[in-house]
Amino acid sequence: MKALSAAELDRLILDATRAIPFGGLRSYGSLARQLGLPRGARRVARALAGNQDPDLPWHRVLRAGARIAFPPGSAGFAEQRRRLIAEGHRFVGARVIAVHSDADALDAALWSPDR
DNA sequence: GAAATGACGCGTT
DNA sequence: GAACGCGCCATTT
Repeated sequence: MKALSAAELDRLILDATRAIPFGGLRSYGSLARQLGLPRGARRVARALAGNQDPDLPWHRVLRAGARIAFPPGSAGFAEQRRRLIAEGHRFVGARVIAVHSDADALDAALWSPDR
């Protein structure tokens, strides 16, 4: 098994993020595990922080418990909340409530963020 | 090379 | 359920 360079890993993380469908939600930890990084949540966050793709749906990536990772009140927090609401989601404080009826998002609706 | 930092996660209190 | 603390990981100071 070839070891992945930091840049390659970043690319994989960004690709996995792009694969999240409209209305879908994933957590940093879940995303990390999918890529074989059991404790790589922070690594995923690092990759998103350095992304340059304006079309990257980074707002669909949440912290455990479906909470926004940015500090409440920060610009990032407001931006992410705005984008998620634009996709039909609802909020209770920093917590995101997935509200979708199509089968594609059923996954996200039932998805438990920390598992 | 040690200490601090951050878009994290989880058990405790 | 909120606040806190500690562990994890890579980067930066």
